[in-house]
Amino acid sequence: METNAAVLALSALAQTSRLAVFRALVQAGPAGMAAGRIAEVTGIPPSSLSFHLKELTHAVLAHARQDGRFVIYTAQFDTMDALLGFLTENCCGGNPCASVCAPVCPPSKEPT
Amino acid sequence: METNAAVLALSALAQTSRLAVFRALVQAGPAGMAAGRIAEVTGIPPSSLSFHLKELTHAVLAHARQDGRFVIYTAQFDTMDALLGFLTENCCGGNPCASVCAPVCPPSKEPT
DNA sequence: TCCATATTTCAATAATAATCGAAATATGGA
DNA sequence: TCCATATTTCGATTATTATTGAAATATGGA
Repeated sequence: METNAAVLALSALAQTSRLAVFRALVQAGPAGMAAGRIAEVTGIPPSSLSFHLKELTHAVLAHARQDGRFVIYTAQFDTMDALLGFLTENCCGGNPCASVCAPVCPPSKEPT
Repeated sequence: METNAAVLALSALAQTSRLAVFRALVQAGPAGMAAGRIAEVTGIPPSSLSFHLKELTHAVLAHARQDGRFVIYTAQFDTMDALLGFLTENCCGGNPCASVCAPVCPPSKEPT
């Protein structure tokens, strides 16, 4: 991931509402979540939510697919991966810093 | 790390100049870097740099110590660690996503 | 003390981002 | 076609952040 994309992704996540939205999407997994449901869960009014979803989509952290009358949003896990990789390089790259990896991702947990 | 701190840290990094500054600090390691040197390396004018350094410090991603006439800034690796942990939970937490951890941080490297 | 260097604060401005109601647009079903 | 529901766009407003030169402050050495 190059710097520009990283800044874009970081900006997208650096906002309370959007971080909440992204977390909801991550929890929802690949099945995703309809926009309306996200609004419901987060309490963000539709027009504001739409703005934030566009922002996340633009940063390729979310993806929208139409499903009937609904628009289903999903988290773009690979972008998140790439961002984590970028940040880790910027942190571990030839330096102290440690302990992030082992403890956090336990031995591959099966999604339900 | 709680959400507020995460948003703070993300905001601090979500800006081209600051990301550049933070990278420079990470490269400099625990020895850190004088403000003037950072200005030199990044090409950011002193007053702007000061603003950004304050921002990074406020997010506890950097730390300032006085050394004679210089102010030496260092990266706060532990905060970065915490941020990565937070993001990883928000990504790996019960979901697909993978591959971030194993390859990036090799088998625990002793800090010098 | 006085000077040179290092850094920060001030202040004014410009740029960007967030908020949200109301109106517009899409979609499927009656 | 017509209606109800889902979502987005518009537009006007407010809030926050970034940018920098110039002035202020701090520090060590002559």
